[in-house]
Amino acid sequence: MDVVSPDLNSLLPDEIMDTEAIEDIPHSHPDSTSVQSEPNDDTPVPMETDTPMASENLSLCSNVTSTEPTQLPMSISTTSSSLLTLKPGMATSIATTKTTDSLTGTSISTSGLQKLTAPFAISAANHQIILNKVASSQATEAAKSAGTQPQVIKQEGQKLLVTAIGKSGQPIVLQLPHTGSKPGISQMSGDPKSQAPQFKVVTIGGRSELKPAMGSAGNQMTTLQAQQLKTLQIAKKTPTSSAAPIKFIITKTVNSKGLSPQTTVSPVIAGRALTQNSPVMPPRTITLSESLNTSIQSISGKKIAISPLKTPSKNIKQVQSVAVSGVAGSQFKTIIPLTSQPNVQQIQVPGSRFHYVRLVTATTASSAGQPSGPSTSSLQTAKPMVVSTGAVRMSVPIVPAQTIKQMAPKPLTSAAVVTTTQTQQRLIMPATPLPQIQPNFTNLPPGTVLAPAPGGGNVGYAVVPAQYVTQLQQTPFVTLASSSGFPASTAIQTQARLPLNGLSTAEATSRPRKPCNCTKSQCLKLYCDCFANGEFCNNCNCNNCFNNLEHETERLKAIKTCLERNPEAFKPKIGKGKEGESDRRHSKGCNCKRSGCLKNYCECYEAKIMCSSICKCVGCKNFEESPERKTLMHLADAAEVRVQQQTAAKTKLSSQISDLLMRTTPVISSGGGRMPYTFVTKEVLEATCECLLEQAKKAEQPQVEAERMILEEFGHCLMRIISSAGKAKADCASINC
DNA sequence: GAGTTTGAAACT
DNA sequence: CAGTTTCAAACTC
Repeated sequence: MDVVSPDLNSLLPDEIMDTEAIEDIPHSHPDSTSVQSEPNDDTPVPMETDTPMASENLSLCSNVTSTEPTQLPMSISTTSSSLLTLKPGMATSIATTKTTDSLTGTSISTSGLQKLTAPFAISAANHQIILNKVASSQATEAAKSAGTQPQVIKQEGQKLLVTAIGKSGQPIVLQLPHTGSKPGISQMSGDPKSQAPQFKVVTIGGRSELKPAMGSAGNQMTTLQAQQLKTLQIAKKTPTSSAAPIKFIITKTVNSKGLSPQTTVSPVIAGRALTQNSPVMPPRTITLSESLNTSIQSISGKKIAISPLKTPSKNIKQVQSVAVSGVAGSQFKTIIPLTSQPNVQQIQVPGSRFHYVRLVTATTASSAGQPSGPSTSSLQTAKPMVVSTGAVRMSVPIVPAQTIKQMAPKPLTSAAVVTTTQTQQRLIMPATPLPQIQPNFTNLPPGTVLAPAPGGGNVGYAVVPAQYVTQLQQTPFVTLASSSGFPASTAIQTQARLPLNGLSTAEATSRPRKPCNCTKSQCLKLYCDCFANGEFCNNCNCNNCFNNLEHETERLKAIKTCLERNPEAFKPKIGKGKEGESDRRHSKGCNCKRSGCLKNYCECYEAKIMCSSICKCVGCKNFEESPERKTLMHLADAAEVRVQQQTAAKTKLSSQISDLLMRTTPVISSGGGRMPYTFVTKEVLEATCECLLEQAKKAEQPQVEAERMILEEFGHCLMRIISSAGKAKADCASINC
């Protein structure tokens, strides 16, 4: 089965993908098939496999030059008949990518796909990526001997991460253009030539190979999400012949609102949509280009291992290349650029209570936190897709805060995440659940920083709940950027202007939750609704608030404390019943004593659910047969209906008046008529009121009926006024004639 | 808007 | 685990 790595997706900048700096492959390894092993702390890059979807011809054209200083874009063009440099025959059937976290030793296997028998190899020497290289045992062994895990993608210099998708026996080699840049050299340093790859989502392989196993229920992409995705598909048309050259087509579906509900969208892997098959949108050829300077990372040789299984405080190393994802995840996630927070990208996880964001830290300088000079401004302009060529990109599973027990927040300071001056931070959510990894990540609380980037590290990760994303969107000035030394410039700003999830900024910034008014808790206790819901306070009325990124350390500590006290402190209190919402009930039950559970003091009542057996309430009246409850509900329903009717009536009346004005406007323009309001004389007004009062007297009860009759009568009055106005105009016209 | 009531959360 | 205190939201006036 041919699978394109979601990492390839990482090369798709757009608003979703920032330029990622993949490790620069040392040129000392001429063997293109050898796995580049990091001499130090390598973390194997988890690979993701996906079932291919597109069936159209695709041609990947890569200009491979050795040390060409000029930019050598790697292009994938449908127009070109040139083939992507593929080396078939080297691999046997590979479908499932198995990755191993060097830190945790956890293996990640994608399901629903063929087993990946061999790790893909990335060769810096010739800039080739062998996706499903089976015969790469030698390289694998070499990598192991070097103390590294296979499938390691080094951070320096590499621009393309591709998961093996090759059909059985067909290795796929993506030949990367020679970067010519060296580690330690900042590609961000104002090199206008630096250019991030221009594609986002790449799928290689035939669509027919998509298996339901890949996407459980969670894999279904909503139309809205689909609209947000720009999918780049690499379709393998003829997978049958292993020896035959593989042709790829890369299609880019942009904002395909026309996607039909039947549109099959492959799960997003590692926060990226791998495939999106839209019958509506014709495939668009896009060119994948890679600048020579993109691969340079300021932190050479270091990698930040983003291992969900590891405690970030101790185990997270600085590893540039991390992309952990499983293909067969039941959830797919969409990375959505935040409109107002440049360095945070939203990742939507359908069905998840939380959204996820990734913090993008663009490397501005090669080494010592040099403030990005004007040179970085080049990134601001141009295409939002091109973010930062030198940015470190990592995929980190981010999960809703559950328990923080396994997290060691101590070393996680706000500075690690926020105040990194050297780089921009990205927080990436893997598209797939990663069963092997996610269980541990479920212990992460919202706001948890996964990678503190010790020693001025480049990358930090923060687990941020969805609400925070909203808050970030709302807040033009985000603490994340404010406290950080790095300029919130470059492509980040460009991203900030991008619409979120197909909605305008205003639409996306609607805040469902009320602002808190905490005064003593510093918003770091569960008293605070914001905190309890995993939100950062934003536009609240609280005093001495610590529930923000500026106090991330305190916040993390508070989260830890809460979770120690109650591991499920951040879980929804209202559990969903097995049989639907009717079975919703409070997880702990209420303890009301005086409210009868019929006021909003009661959490059950507030959630519009009835008390259950687990409640410890006294004098509970919030049960099915309770007459008090029925009365309350009836009153509440009646009030709601009334409000709705009133609203509708007002709308209708307003519409009528507007229509009236519109119709009478020609009279004004004609110059011979009277202004419309002049017809509403005192007499007319009094007559109208009398009519309305008469209707009110007639109606008596109920009030709703009275209102209706009054409004109808008012409408009649208006019609008579209009009629009279029209008649007067006609008379006037006849007189003039 | 100020004061009171209430119950969850936090504390002992 | 139970009792008490703290806290902020809900509620009343």
